[in-house]
Amino acid sequence: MAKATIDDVAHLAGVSIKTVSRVVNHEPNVRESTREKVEQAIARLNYRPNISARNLASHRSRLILLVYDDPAAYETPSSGYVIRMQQGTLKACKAAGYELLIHPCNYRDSDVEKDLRSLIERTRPDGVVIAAPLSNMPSIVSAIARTNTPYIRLSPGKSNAGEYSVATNDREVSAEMTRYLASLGHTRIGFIAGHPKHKAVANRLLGYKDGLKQSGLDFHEELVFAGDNSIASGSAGADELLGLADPPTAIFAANDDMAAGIIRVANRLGIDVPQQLSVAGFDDSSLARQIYPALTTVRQPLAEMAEAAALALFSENDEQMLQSGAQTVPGKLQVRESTGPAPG
Amino acid sequence: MAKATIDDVAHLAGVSIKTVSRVVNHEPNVRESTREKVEQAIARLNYRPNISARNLASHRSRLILLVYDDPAAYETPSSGYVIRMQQGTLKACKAAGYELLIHPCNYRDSDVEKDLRSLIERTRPDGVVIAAPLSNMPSIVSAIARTNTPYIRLSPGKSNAGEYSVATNDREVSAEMTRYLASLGHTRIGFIAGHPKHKAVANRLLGYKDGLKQSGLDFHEELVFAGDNSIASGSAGADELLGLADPPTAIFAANDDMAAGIIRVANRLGIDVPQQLSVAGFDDSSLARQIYPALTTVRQPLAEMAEAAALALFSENDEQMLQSGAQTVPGKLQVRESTGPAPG
DNA sequence: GTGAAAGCGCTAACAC
DNA sequence: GTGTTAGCGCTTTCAC
Repeated sequence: MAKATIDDVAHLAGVSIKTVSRVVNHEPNVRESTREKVEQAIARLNYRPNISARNLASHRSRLILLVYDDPAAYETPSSGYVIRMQQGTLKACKAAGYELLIHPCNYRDSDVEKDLRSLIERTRPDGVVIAAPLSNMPSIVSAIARTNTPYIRLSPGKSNAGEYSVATNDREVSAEMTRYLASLGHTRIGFIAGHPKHKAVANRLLGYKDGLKQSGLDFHEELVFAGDNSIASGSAGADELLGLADPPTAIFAANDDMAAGIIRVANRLGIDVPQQLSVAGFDDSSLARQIYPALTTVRQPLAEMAEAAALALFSENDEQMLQSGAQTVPGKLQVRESTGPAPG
Repeated sequence: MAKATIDDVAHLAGVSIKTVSRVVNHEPNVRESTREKVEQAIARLNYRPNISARNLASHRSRLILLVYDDPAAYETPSSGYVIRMQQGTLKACKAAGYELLIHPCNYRDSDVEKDLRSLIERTRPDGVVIAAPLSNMPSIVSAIARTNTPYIRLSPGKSNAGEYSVATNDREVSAEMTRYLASLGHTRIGFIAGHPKHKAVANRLLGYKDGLKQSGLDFHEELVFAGDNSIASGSAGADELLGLADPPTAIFAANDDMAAGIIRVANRLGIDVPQQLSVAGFDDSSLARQIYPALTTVRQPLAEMAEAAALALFSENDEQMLQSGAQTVPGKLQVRESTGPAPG
């Protein structure tokens, strides 16, 4: 049998199509008995509204677009990051009757902006969720803004007035991690900073400094290594920091991948973690629980952040919460096996 | 300015909308000069066809649905698996002008089938790509089949006649890995089998047996441990196998997660990998390069498989390749640090 | 080669 | 509360 249409339902229920439309869209002004008749007809015919027809008539696509930096494009292992964002966005979309379109893209490509613009013009999503680090890149954000599609930035690093964004408290929770390490007796705490384009990660360095100060510890330039979020840069940082005359007894990396790089080096050098060296990361990527020893890290509530972002997009469509501005979902310390009391 | 429609373009170019439609859809029977006029008008107006209108009129959605088991639902770390499938499917979709809808679902939920059916009825995708292990589950596959939407199964374990599927040569390449371990001098090679519901993984056990035979080695029941694809089961298997009176000097796990579990145990027990124990996995998940030592494994060409699947779906729409049946994309050995010559 | 007309299955605006 | 009408922006069919 061919798919039932709204007319079929209207006939069977003995009402007009407008009434069927009201029932389907949960609009008011329908008598309870009428509603029931219509619902029975819908069930009997297994009627499902045709999305294309609905979208055409209502000038909406009921599509949300999630754009993120493609982890597969250059062998970054942070696929858990993407999965968790997708999961959060999907949850909100599902609840609101939207579908999710995903779009991994490589910000190093010269034509990302054009690509993004073309995608949005073709698919006409009702909203766009922009993940970090794309959300930190002015040319990308403004390319999306120019399409006049509502958008929201995840972990934008620094939020602009009049723009909606969702972030975690990178700085505060990084300070907390640093204080935690200090509380274990560590006085020389190293830090491996993240990619400079990823602003939220830069906030973690500020938090590290805050934490040192709050613990009464001095900041030492030589204990900070400039990484780029990759495992390899974590290893390089560990090599440098551990080669110091007075090496740190704890190293805090601005993400889990770099922390994994530190642990690889420690394994290779025969340095026991956490006996001789404490290591902490940030993100609570799936990696954190997989490596040995399991990583002490910060759980970044990515799924929750993405969900909040999508929800904000929907309410923006409803013309409320228009100026809600920046929203924060706090991260939490996850203490595992890779940190312990300072040696000696 | 409001979005340009096909009428605007037709006016500007001085032709009928049907001609514009022909140009946009690359149909024949348009004079070259006319085509150029139309294309100029399209460019000037920055015209983009309205997808909803097009889909409504043509009875297609230009949507492909990718369904997979949700890695976030129960803390499985195999997000790289999902990302790579998404990537391959997206590539094929993009090339063909389709969009991709993703749908993670938990096969343990009692209402997956209903959920899936409802999703397909609502979104009306032109095709569905079903990932493993969902592709091995009769109730799920038949729920999708009943919607009369063309579908294709990835790594179905065993392919059905008249059904399209894409798999890798699990059995052959597992035999190859086993022969490789034997060639290093290992005579007692353990195997940690995967989840019984995941049939493709079961084929790896068969390959292991093949490889032993081809290397002139006897099969020993006690060297096989029944895992379930999780890291924990890999650890459990390692504990059991290494506790044997005559323990194996090499262990081949049916996936990378379980291999990681073996390495965790080895680390804990102070057993040097690969000096004292060789470990091999399967999948080449991102995990494989992250752990120390880096894992020798089999690169499963997931992105390529998913791409082939989506492409097959498109050609199926074009009513060709209808009975092409099962397709195979071969896996490749990735020798890294976790395997070496047998000790002694 | 090109065009006119008739929908596709809904929602929006307004009438009753 | 409920129904009528007029599109939304395309593709399809068929005529020329």
